[in-house]
Amino acid sequence: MGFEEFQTPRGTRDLLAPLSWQFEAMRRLALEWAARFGYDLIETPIFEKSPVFLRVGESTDIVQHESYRFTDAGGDDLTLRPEGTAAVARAWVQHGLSTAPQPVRLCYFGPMFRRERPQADRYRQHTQFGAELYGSESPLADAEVILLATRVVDTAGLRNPEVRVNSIGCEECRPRYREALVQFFTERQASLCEDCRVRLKQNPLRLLDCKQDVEIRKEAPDLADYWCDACRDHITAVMGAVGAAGQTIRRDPHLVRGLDYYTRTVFEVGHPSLGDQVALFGGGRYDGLSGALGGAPAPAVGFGMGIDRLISALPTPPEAESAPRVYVAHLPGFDQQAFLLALSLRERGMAADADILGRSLKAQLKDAGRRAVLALIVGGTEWENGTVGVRDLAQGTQDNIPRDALAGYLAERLQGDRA
RNA sequence: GUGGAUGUAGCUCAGGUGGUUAGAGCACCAGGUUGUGGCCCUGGGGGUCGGGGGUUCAAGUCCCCUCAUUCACCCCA
Repeated sequence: MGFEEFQTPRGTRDLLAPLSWQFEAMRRLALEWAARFGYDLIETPIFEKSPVFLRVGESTDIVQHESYRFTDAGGDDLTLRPEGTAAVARAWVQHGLSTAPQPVRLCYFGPMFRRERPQADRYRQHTQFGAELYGSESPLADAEVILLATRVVDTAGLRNPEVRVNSIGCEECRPRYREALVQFFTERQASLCEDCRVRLKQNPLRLLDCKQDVEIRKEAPDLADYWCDACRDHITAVMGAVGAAGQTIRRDPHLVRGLDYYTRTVFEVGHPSLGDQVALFGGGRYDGLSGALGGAPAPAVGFGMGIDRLISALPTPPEAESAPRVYVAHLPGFDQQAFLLALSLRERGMAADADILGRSLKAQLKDAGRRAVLALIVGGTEWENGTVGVRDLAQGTQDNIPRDALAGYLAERLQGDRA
Protein backbone atom coordinates (compact mmCIF):
# COMPACT_ATOMS: atom_id res chain seq x y z
CA MET A 1 0.00 0.00 0.00
CA GLY A 2 2.81 2.40 0.78
CA PHE A 3 2.91 5.63 2.72
CA GLU A 4 -0.03 7.93 2.46
CA GLU A 5 2.04 10.98 1.77
CA PHE A 6 3.26 9.32 -1.37
CA GLN A 7 -0.14 8.50 -2.81
CA THR A 8 -2.14 10.43 -5.36
CA PRO A 9 -3.93 13.43 -3.92
CA ARG A 10 -7.59 12.97 -3.10
CA GLY A 11 -9.80 12.87 -6.15
CA THR A 12 -6.96 12.15 -8.54
CA ARG A 13 -5.75 8.88 -9.94
CA ASP A 14 -3.07 7.28 -12.02
CA LEU A 15 -4.26 5.95 -15.32
CA LEU A 16 -2.59 2.60 -15.80
CA ALA A 17 -2.93 0.39 -18.85
CA PRO A 18 -5.33 -0.47 -20.25
CA LEU A 19 -7.28 2.56 -19.00
CA SER A 20 -4.53 4.89 -20.08
CA TRP A 21 -4.75 3.52 -23.61
CA GLN A 22 -8.51 3.77 -23.52
CA PHE A 23 -8.20 7.46 -22.80
CA GLU A 24 -5.84 7.79 -25.71
CA ALA A 25 -8.29 5.94 -27.95
CA MET A 26 -11.07 8.28 -26.85
CA ARG A 27 -8.89 11.26 -27.54
CA ARG A 28 -8.32 10.05 -31.07
CA LEU A 29 -11.96 9.26 -31.64
CA ALA A 30 -13.09 12.66 -30.38
CA LEU A 31 -10.50 14.63 -32.27
CA GLU A 32 -11.17 12.65 -35.42
CA TRP A 33 -14.84 13.60 -35.26
CA ALA A 34 -13.97 17.20 -34.44
CA ALA A 35 -11.64 17.36 -37.43
CA ARG A 36 -14.33 16.00 -39.70
CA PHE A 37 -16.62 18.75 -38.49
CA GLY A 38 -13.91 21.26 -39.26
CA TYR A 39 -12.71 22.02 -35.73
CA ASP A 40 -9.11 23.00 -35.10
CA LEU A 41 -7.39 21.75 -32.00
CA ILE A 42 -6.49 24.40 -29.45
CA GLU A 43 -4.32 23.78 -26.39
CA THR A 44 -4.64 26.46 -23.77
CA PRO A 45 -2.56 26.57 -20.57
CA ILE A 46 -3.68 24.42 -17.70
CA PHE A 47 -3.81 27.51 -15.52
CA GLU A 48 -4.96 31.03 -16.29
CA LYS A 49 -4.95 34.34 -14.51
CA SER A 50 -7.83 34.01 -12.08
CA PRO A 51 -9.96 36.82 -13.55
CA VAL A 52 -10.42 34.78 -16.72
CA PHE A 53 -12.61 32.36 -14.80
CA LEU A 54 -13.94 34.84 -12.26
CA ARG A 55 -15.34 37.09 -14.95
CA VAL A 56 -17.17 34.16 -16.39
CA GLY A 57 -18.81 32.61 -13.41
CA GLU A 58 -18.97 34.93 -10.48
CA SER A 59 -21.98 33.33 -8.90
CA THR A 60 -21.17 29.71 -9.67
CA ASP A 61 -19.93 27.14 -7.22
CA ILE A 62 -17.31 26.09 -9.70
CA VAL A 63 -15.34 29.29 -9.49
CA GLN A 64 -16.45 30.35 -6.05
CA HIS A 65 -15.76 27.28 -3.97
CA GLU A 66 -14.34 24.64 -6.21
CA SER A 67 -11.42 26.19 -7.99
CA TYR A 68 -7.77 25.55 -7.34
CA ARG A 69 -6.67 29.14 -6.99
CA PHE A 70 -3.20 30.06 -5.86
CA THR A 71 -0.68 32.82 -5.79
CA ASP A 72 2.63 31.86 -7.33
CA ALA A 73 6.05 32.90 -6.11
CA GLY A 74 5.90 36.01 -8.22
CA GLY A 75 2.60 37.10 -6.74
CA ASP A 76 0.41 36.25 -9.72
CA ASP A 77 -3.16 35.24 -8.95
CA LEU A 78 -3.67 32.04 -10.92
CA THR A 79 -6.33 29.34 -11.19
CA LEU A 80 -6.15 25.78 -12.48
CA ARG A 81 -8.74 25.70 -15.20
CA PRO A 82 -12.06 24.30 -13.99
CA GLU A 83 -13.58 24.22 -17.48
CA GLY A 84 -12.61 24.89 -21.05
CA THR A 85 -14.99 27.47 -22.41
CA ALA A 86 -13.63 30.51 -20.59
CA ALA A 87 -10.04 29.65 -21.47
CA VAL A 88 -10.88 29.23 -25.15
CA ALA A 89 -12.82 32.48 -25.10
CA ARG A 90 -9.77 34.21 -23.64
CA ALA A 91 -7.63 32.79 -26.42
CA TRP A 92 -10.19 33.83 -29.01
CA VAL A 93 -10.00 37.40 -27.76
CA GLN A 94 -6.24 37.43 -27.25
CA HIS A 95 -5.47 36.24 -30.76
CA GLY A 96 -8.03 38.41 -32.46
CA LEU A 97 -9.90 35.49 -33.90
CA SER A 98 -12.84 37.75 -34.57
CA THR A 99 -10.90 38.76 -37.68
CA ALA A 100 -10.22 35.18 -38.76
CA PRO A 101 -12.42 33.69 -41.48
CA GLN A 102 -15.76 32.99 -39.82
CA PRO A 103 -17.05 30.88 -38.32
CA VAL A 104 -14.17 29.82 -36.07
CA ARG A 105 -14.31 26.25 -34.86
CA LEU A 106 -12.10 25.19 -31.96
CA CYS A 107 -11.88 21.99 -29.94
CA TYR A 108 -9.85 20.93 -26.95
CA PHE A 109 -9.06 17.80 -24.99
CA GLY A 110 -7.38 17.87 -21.63
CA PRO A 111 -7.51 17.96 -17.85
CA MET A 112 -9.80 20.19 -15.81
CA PHE A 113 -9.63 20.78 -12.06
CA ARG A 114 -12.35 21.23 -9.48
CA ARG A 115 -12.03 20.83 -5.77
CA GLU A 116 -15.13 18.80 -4.98
CA ARG A 117 -15.69 15.81 -2.76
CA PRO A 118 -14.87 12.91 -5.03
CA GLN A 119 -17.39 10.17 -5.68
CA ALA A 120 -18.34 7.83 -8.47
CA ASP A 121 -17.21 9.33 -11.79
CA ARG A 122 -16.30 12.68 -10.26
CA TYR A 123 -12.70 13.55 -9.90
CA ARG A 124 -10.77 16.61 -8.86
CA GLN A 125 -8.77 16.21 -12.01
CA HIS A 126 -10.85 14.98 -14.90
CA THR A 127 -10.50 15.05 -18.65
CA GLN A 128 -12.82 16.98 -20.89
CA PHE A 129 -13.27 17.04 -24.59
CA GLY A 130 -15.00 20.16 -25.81
CA ALA A 131 -15.77 22.20 -28.86
CA GLU A 132 -16.58 25.86 -29.34
CA LEU A 133 -18.13 27.39 -32.42
CA TYR A 134 -17.70 31.15 -32.78
CA GLY A 135 -19.30 33.61 -35.12
CA SER A 136 -22.67 32.17 -35.94
CA GLU A 137 -26.02 33.02 -34.45
CA SER A 138 -27.71 30.39 -36.53
CA PRO A 139 -29.59 27.60 -34.80
CA LEU A 140 -27.65 25.35 -37.12
CA ALA A 141 -24.56 26.24 -35.12
CA ASP A 142 -26.22 24.97 -31.94
CA ALA A 143 -27.33 21.89 -33.81
CA GLU A 144 -23.84 21.31 -35.14
CA VAL A 145 -22.11 21.20 -31.77
CA ILE A 146 -24.85 19.04 -30.32
CA LEU A 147 -24.47 16.61 -33.18
CA LEU A 148 -20.69 16.57 -32.88
CA ALA A 149 -21.01 15.64 -29.22
CA THR A 150 -23.62 12.98 -29.82
CA ARG A 151 -21.67 11.45 -32.68
CA VAL A 152 -18.67 11.04 -30.38
CA VAL A 153 -20.77 9.51 -27.62
CA ASP A 154 -22.60 7.23 -30.01
CA THR A 155 -19.58 5.96 -31.92
CA ALA A 156 -17.69 5.48 -28.68
CA GLY A 157 -20.26 2.79 -28.02
CA LEU A 158 -22.97 4.50 -26.02
CA ARG A 159 -25.73 4.17 -28.54
CA ASN A 160 -28.56 6.61 -29.08
CA PRO A 161 -27.86 9.25 -26.47
CA GLU A 162 -30.86 11.42 -25.65
CA VAL A 163 -30.25 15.12 -25.62
CA ARG A 164 -32.16 17.33 -23.24
CA VAL A 165 -32.37 20.95 -24.25
CA ASN A 166 -33.88 24.17 -23.09
CA SER A 167 -33.68 27.87 -23.85
CA ILE A 168 -33.07 30.28 -21.04
CA GLY A 169 -33.94 33.19 -23.28
CA CYS A 170 -32.10 36.37 -24.13
CA GLU A 171 -31.61 39.79 -22.56
CA GLU A 172 -35.03 40.74 -23.79
CA CYS A 173 -37.16 37.92 -22.50
CA ARG A 174 -35.17 36.43 -19.65
CA PRO A 175 -35.58 39.40 -17.27
CA ARG A 176 -39.34 39.21 -17.69
CA TYR A 177 -39.26 35.54 -16.86
CA ARG A 178 -36.89 35.98 -13.97
CA GLU A 179 -39.20 38.55 -12.49
CA ALA A 180 -42.15 36.20 -12.70
CA LEU A 181 -40.09 33.39 -11.26
CA VAL A 182 -38.86 35.43 -8.34
CA GLN A 183 -42.37 36.57 -7.61
CA PHE A 184 -43.66 33.02 -7.73
CA PHE A 185 -41.04 31.65 -5.38
CA THR A 186 -41.04 34.63 -3.07
CA GLU A 187 -44.69 33.96 -2.39
CA ARG A 188 -43.74 30.44 -1.44
CA GLN A 189 -40.46 31.22 0.24
CA ALA A 190 -41.52 29.65 3.50
CA SER A 191 -41.71 26.20 2.00
CA LEU A 192 -38.41 26.38 0.11
CA CYS A 193 -35.28 24.54 1.11
CA GLU A 194 -32.37 26.48 2.52
CA ASP A 195 -30.35 26.40 -0.68
CA CYS A 196 -33.23 27.69 -2.71
CA ARG A 197 -33.67 30.71 -0.52
CA VAL A 198 -30.13 31.65 -1.38
CA ARG A 199 -30.73 30.90 -5.04
CA LEU A 200 -33.74 33.13 -4.99
CA LYS A 201 -31.47 36.08 -4.40
CA GLN A 202 -28.32 35.02 -6.26
CA ASN A 203 -29.36 33.00 -9.26
CA PRO A 204 -33.13 32.56 -9.48
CA LEU A 205 -33.02 30.38 -12.59
CA ARG A 206 -31.34 27.67 -10.60
CA LEU A 207 -34.48 27.30 -8.56
CA LEU A 208 -35.73 25.28 -11.47
CA ASP A 209 -33.37 22.38 -11.08
CA CYS A 210 -33.54 22.00 -7.35
CA LYS A 211 -34.03 18.33 -6.50
CA GLN A 212 -35.81 18.97 -3.25
CA ASP A 213 -38.53 21.40 -4.16
CA VAL A 214 -39.77 19.38 -7.13
CA GLU A 215 -43.38 19.72 -6.13
CA ILE A 216 -43.31 23.46 -5.92
CA ARG A 217 -41.51 23.96 -9.17
CA LYS A 218 -44.11 21.98 -11.08
CA GLU A 219 -46.40 24.95 -10.83
CA ALA A 220 -43.68 27.50 -11.45
CA PRO A 221 -43.94 29.62 -14.57
CA ASP A 222 -42.51 27.97 -17.67
CA LEU A 223 -39.76 29.67 -19.62
CA ALA A 224 -41.55 28.75 -22.82
CA ASP A 225 -44.36 31.11 -21.97
CA TYR A 226 -41.94 34.02 -21.76
CA TRP A 227 -39.70 33.44 -24.77
CA CYS A 228 -39.62 36.29 -27.23
CA ASP A 229 -40.34 35.39 -30.85
CA ALA A 230 -36.68 35.27 -31.76
CA CYS A 231 -35.84 32.91 -28.89
CA ARG A 232 -38.81 30.72 -29.64
CA ASP A 233 -37.86 30.48 -33.29
CA HIS A 234 -34.29 29.74 -32.33
CA ILE A 235 -34.88 26.76 -30.08
CA THR A 236 -37.54 25.44 -32.40
CA ALA A 237 -35.04 25.50 -35.24
CA VAL A 238 -32.31 23.90 -33.12
CA MET A 239 -34.55 21.03 -32.13
CA GLY A 240 -35.78 20.74 -35.68
CA ALA A 241 -32.32 20.48 -37.17
CA VAL A 242 -31.05 18.02 -34.58
CA GLY A 243 -34.16 15.93 -34.95
CA ALA A 244 -33.89 15.97 -38.72
CA ALA A 245 -30.38 14.56 -38.33
CA GLY A 246 -31.92 11.57 -36.60
CA GLN A 247 -30.77 12.54 -33.15
CA THR A 248 -33.24 12.23 -30.27
CA ILE A 249 -33.74 15.57 -28.58
CA ARG A 250 -36.43 16.78 -26.23
CA ARG A 251 -37.02 19.85 -24.21
CA ASP A 252 -36.50 19.75 -20.47
CA PRO A 253 -38.22 22.79 -19.02
CA HIS A 254 -36.20 22.52 -15.82
CA LEU A 255 -32.81 22.38 -17.44
CA VAL A 256 -30.68 25.39 -16.57
CA ARG A 257 -26.97 25.17 -16.18
CA GLY A 258 -24.39 26.03 -13.60
CA LEU A 259 -22.29 28.47 -15.54
CA ASP A 260 -23.98 31.83 -15.83
CA TYR A 261 -22.65 32.89 -19.22
CA TYR A 262 -25.27 31.02 -21.20
CA THR A 263 -27.79 32.67 -23.46
CA ARG A 264 -30.69 30.93 -25.10
CA THR A 265 -29.70 27.33 -25.73
CA VAL A 266 -28.57 25.02 -22.95
CA PHE A 267 -28.30 21.27 -23.37
CA GLU A 268 -27.15 18.18 -21.55
CA VAL A 269 -26.82 14.43 -21.97
CA GLY A 270 -26.77 12.00 -19.12
CA HIS A 271 -26.80 8.24 -18.96
CA PRO A 272 -28.64 5.75 -16.79
CA SER A 273 -25.46 3.80 -16.10
CA LEU A 274 -24.02 6.88 -14.46
CA GLY A 275 -25.75 8.64 -11.64
CA ASP A 276 -29.12 9.97 -12.64
CA GLN A 277 -28.10 13.59 -12.41
CA VAL A 278 -24.58 13.08 -13.73
CA ALA A 279 -24.04 14.67 -17.11
CA LEU A 280 -21.96 13.07 -19.82
CA PHE A 281 -21.71 16.32 -21.67
CA GLY A 282 -23.31 19.69 -21.37
CA GLY A 283 -23.11 23.04 -23.00
CA GLY A 284 -24.97 25.85 -24.58
CA ARG A 285 -24.84 29.20 -26.28
CA TYR A 286 -22.91 32.07 -24.75
CA ASP A 287 -23.16 35.06 -27.01
CA GLY A 288 -21.93 37.51 -24.41
CA LEU A 289 -18.79 35.80 -23.27
CA SER A 290 -16.20 37.22 -25.63
CA GLY A 291 -17.45 40.69 -24.90
CA ALA A 292 -17.20 40.08 -21.17
CA LEU A 293 -13.55 39.20 -21.65
CA GLY A 294 -12.85 42.46 -23.41
CA GLY A 295 -13.12 41.28 -26.98
CA ALA A 296 -15.46 41.93 -29.81
CA PRO A 297 -18.92 40.61 -29.04
CA ALA A 298 -19.45 37.41 -30.93
CA PRO A 299 -22.07 34.69 -30.86
CA ALA A 300 -20.79 31.30 -29.79
CA VAL A 301 -21.93 27.82 -28.80
CA GLY A 302 -20.04 24.94 -27.30
CA PHE A 303 -20.02 21.94 -25.03
CA GLY A 304 -17.78 20.10 -22.59
CA MET A 305 -17.75 16.32 -22.37
CA GLY A 306 -16.53 14.24 -19.43
CA ILE A 307 -14.19 11.63 -20.80
CA ASP A 308 -13.76 9.77 -17.51
CA ARG A 309 -17.51 9.38 -17.30
CA LEU A 310 -17.92 8.47 -20.92
CA ILE A 311 -15.37 5.68 -20.67
CA SER A 312 -16.86 4.31 -17.48
CA ALA A 313 -20.34 4.36 -19.02
CA LEU A 314 -19.34 2.40 -22.10
CA PRO A 315 -20.64 -1.17 -22.26
CA THR A 316 -17.35 -2.21 -23.82
CA PRO A 317 -14.14 -0.24 -23.42
CA PRO A 318 -12.73 1.58 -26.42
CA GLU A 319 -10.14 -0.32 -28.38
CA ALA A 320 -6.96 -0.09 -26.40
CA GLU A 321 -3.46 -0.19 -27.75
CA SER A 322 -2.43 -3.78 -28.29
CA ALA A 323 0.55 -5.29 -26.54
CA PRO A 324 3.70 -6.07 -28.55
CA ARG A 325 2.72 -8.70 -31.01
CA VAL A 326 6.08 -10.32 -31.62
CA TYR A 327 8.40 -11.57 -28.91
CA VAL A 328 11.99 -12.22 -29.88
CA ALA A 329 13.24 -14.98 -27.58
CA HIS A 330 16.82 -16.10 -27.60
CA LEU A 331 18.99 -19.05 -26.64
CA PRO A 332 21.86 -18.48 -24.23
CA GLY A 333 24.46 -16.20 -25.74
CA PHE A 334 22.16 -14.66 -28.34
CA ASP A 335 20.61 -11.90 -26.31
CA GLN A 336 22.16 -9.16 -28.38
CA GLN A 337 21.05 -10.69 -31.66
CA ALA A 338 17.52 -10.87 -30.31
CA PHE A 339 17.75 -7.32 -29.07
CA LEU A 340 18.82 -6.11 -32.51
CA LEU A 341 16.26 -8.22 -34.35
CA ALA A 342 13.47 -6.77 -32.23
CA LEU A 343 14.77 -3.32 -33.02
CA SER A 344 14.75 -3.96 -36.76
CA LEU A 345 11.17 -5.26 -36.58
CA ARG A 346 10.12 -2.08 -34.84
CA GLU A 347 11.77 -0.09 -37.62
CA ARG A 348 9.47 -1.93 -39.95
CA GLY A 349 6.42 -0.92 -38.01
CA MET A 350 5.88 -4.02 -35.92
CA ALA A 351 5.45 -4.13 -32.18
CA ALA A 352 8.29 -6.28 -30.92
CA ASP A 353 9.68 -7.19 -27.54
CA ALA A 354 12.85 -8.95 -26.43
CA ASP A 355 14.14 -10.26 -23.13
CA ILE A 356 16.50 -8.01 -21.20
CA LEU A 357 16.42 -9.93 -17.95
CA GLY A 358 18.71 -12.75 -19.06
CA ARG A 359 15.92 -15.22 -18.60
CA SER A 360 15.80 -18.83 -19.67
CA LEU A 361 14.15 -19.66 -22.96
CA LYS A 362 11.34 -21.23 -21.01
CA ALA A 363 10.79 -18.08 -19.04
CA GLN A 364 10.95 -15.99 -22.17
CA LEU A 365 8.30 -18.07 -23.90
CA LYS A 366 6.13 -17.90 -20.85
CA ASP A 367 6.38 -14.16 -20.96
CA ALA A 368 5.79 -14.20 -24.72
CA GLY A 369 2.60 -16.15 -24.24
CA ARG A 370 1.19 -13.27 -22.24
CA ARG A 371 2.12 -10.39 -24.44
CA ALA A 372 2.57 -11.62 -27.99
CA VAL A 373 0.99 -13.76 -30.64
CA LEU A 374 4.23 -14.87 -32.28
CA ALA A 375 7.52 -15.77 -30.68
CA LEU A 376 10.77 -15.75 -32.63
CA ILE A 377 13.54 -17.98 -31.38
CA VAL A 378 17.02 -16.74 -32.07
CA GLY A 379 20.12 -18.90 -31.72
CA GLY A 380 21.50 -22.38 -32.13
CA THR A 381 22.01 -24.22 -35.37
CA GLU A 382 19.00 -22.50 -36.91
CA TRP A 383 20.63 -19.12 -36.51
CA GLU A 384 23.88 -20.48 -37.95
CA ASN A 385 21.89 -21.80 -40.91
CA GLY A 386 20.39 -18.37 -41.41
CA THR A 387 16.95 -19.10 -40.08
CA VAL A 388 14.80 -18.10 -37.14
CA GLY A 389 12.15 -20.17 -35.43
CA VAL A 390 8.71 -18.62 -35.62
CA ARG A 391 6.33 -20.01 -33.07
CA ASP A 392 2.61 -19.39 -33.17
CA LEU A 393 1.76 -18.98 -29.53
CA ALA A 394 -1.93 -19.63 -29.94
CA GLN A 395 -1.59 -22.73 -32.12
CA GLY A 396 1.64 -24.08 -30.73
CA THR A 397 3.03 -24.55 -34.22
CA GLN A 398 6.52 -23.57 -35.22
CA ASP A 399 8.38 -22.98 -38.50
CA ASN A 400 11.87 -22.05 -39.47
CA ILE A 401 12.00 -18.97 -41.64
CA PRO A 402 15.09 -17.67 -43.45
CA ARG A 403 16.27 -14.49 -41.81
CA ASP A 404 16.23 -12.45 -44.99
CA ALA A 405 12.60 -13.38 -45.62
CA LEU A 406 11.55 -12.85 -42.02
CA ALA A 407 10.21 -9.32 -42.17
CA GLY A 408 7.94 -10.03 -45.10
CA TYR A 409 6.78 -13.29 -43.58
CA LEU A 410 5.92 -11.64 -40.29
CA ALA A 411 4.14 -8.74 -41.91
CA GLU A 412 1.93 -11.20 -43.74
CA ARG A 413 1.29 -13.32 -40.67
CA LEU A 414 0.35 -10.38 -38.52
CA GLN A 415 -1.83 -8.95 -41.24
CA GLY A 416 -3.81 -12.13 -41.43
CA ASP A 417 -3.93 -12.36 -37.70
CA ARG A 418 -5.53 -8.99 -37.43
CA ALA A 419 -8.27 -9.82 -39.90
C1' G B 1 -19.12 21.82 3.35
C1' U B 2 -22.89 17.60 5.46
C1' G B 3 -24.05 12.36 6.36
C1' G B 4 -23.25 6.76 6.01
C1' A B 5 -19.96 2.53 4.98
C1' U B 6 -15.11 0.50 4.72
C1' G B 7 -9.56 0.08 5.65
C1' U B 8 -5.29 -7.35 6.63
C1' A B 9 0.14 -9.28 0.64
C1' G B 10 0.21 -6.26 -6.18
C1' C B 11 -5.44 -7.93 -6.59
C1' U B 12 -9.94 -10.43 -4.21
C1' C B 13 -10.58 -11.77 0.66
C1' A B 14 -10.27 -15.40 5.46
C1' G B 15 -8.73 -14.38 10.27
C1' G B 16 -16.09 -16.87 16.43
C1' U B 17 -16.20 -14.88 22.59
C1' G B 18 -8.42 -10.63 22.30
C1' G B 19 -3.63 -15.70 23.22
C1' U B 20 2.55 -18.49 20.40
C1' U B 21 6.69 -17.10 14.04
C1' A B 22 -0.75 -13.37 10.40
C1' G B 23 -3.31 -17.08 6.20
C1' A B 24 -5.76 -18.56 1.26
C1' G B 25 -6.76 -17.91 -3.92
C1' C B 26 -5.03 -15.22 -8.04
C1' A B 27 -0.65 -12.66 -9.73
C1' C B 28 4.85 -12.63 -9.67
C1' C B 29 9.79 -15.50 -9.58
C1' A B 30 12.49 -20.23 -9.79
C1' G B 31 12.86 -25.53 -10.38
C1' G B 32 10.62 -30.17 -12.35
C1' U B 33 12.40 -30.34 -19.26
C1' U B 34 21.77 -29.28 -21.04
C1' G B 35 16.96 -25.31 -26.49
C1' U B 36 10.47 -24.16 -26.20
C1' G B 37 5.07 -20.96 -23.20
C1' G B 38 -0.17 -21.93 -21.99
C1' C B 39 -1.93 -27.58 -17.94
C1' C B 40 0.14 -29.94 -13.64
C1' C B 41 3.62 -30.56 -9.34
C1' U B 42 7.27 -28.41 -5.89
C1' G B 43 9.47 -24.35 -3.79
C1' G B 44 10.24 -18.99 -3.20
C1' G B 45 9.84 -13.64 -2.68
C1' G B 46 6.58 -10.41 -0.82
C1' G B 47 2.56 -7.66 4.94
C1' U B 48 4.62 -0.63 9.26
C1' C B 49 -2.74 -5.99 9.78
C1' G B 50 -3.96 2.64 7.17
C1' G B 51 -1.48 5.79 11.24
C1' G B 52 -1.23 7.37 16.50
C1' G B 53 -2.72 6.69 21.41
C1' G B 54 -5.29 3.76 25.17
C1' U B 55 -7.22 -0.81 27.94
C1' U B 56 -4.70 -5.65 28.95
C1' C B 57 0.07 -10.31 31.18
C1' A B 58 -1.32 -10.32 25.81
C1' A B 59 -4.62 -6.26 20.43
C1' G B 60 -5.37 -7.73 13.33
C1' U B 61 -9.32 -8.59 17.09
C1' C B 62 -11.79 -3.95 22.33
C1' C B 63 -11.96 1.84 23.07
C1' C B 64 -10.63 6.95 21.40
C1' C B 65 -8.46 10.12 17.83
C1' U B 66 -6.64 10.69 13.03
C1' C B 67 -5.83 9.72 7.86
C1' A B 68 -7.45 7.45 3.51
C1' U B 69 -10.95 5.13 0.39
C1' U B 70 -15.93 4.77 -1.02
C1' C B 71 -21.31 5.96 -1.53
C1' A B 72 -24.92 9.76 -1.11
C1' C B 73 -26.23 15.16 -0.53
C1' C B 74 -24.53 19.88 -2.64
C1' C B 75 -22.76 20.96 -7.41
C1' C B 76 -21.04 19.54 -11.95
C1' A B 77 -18.08 16.76 -16.98
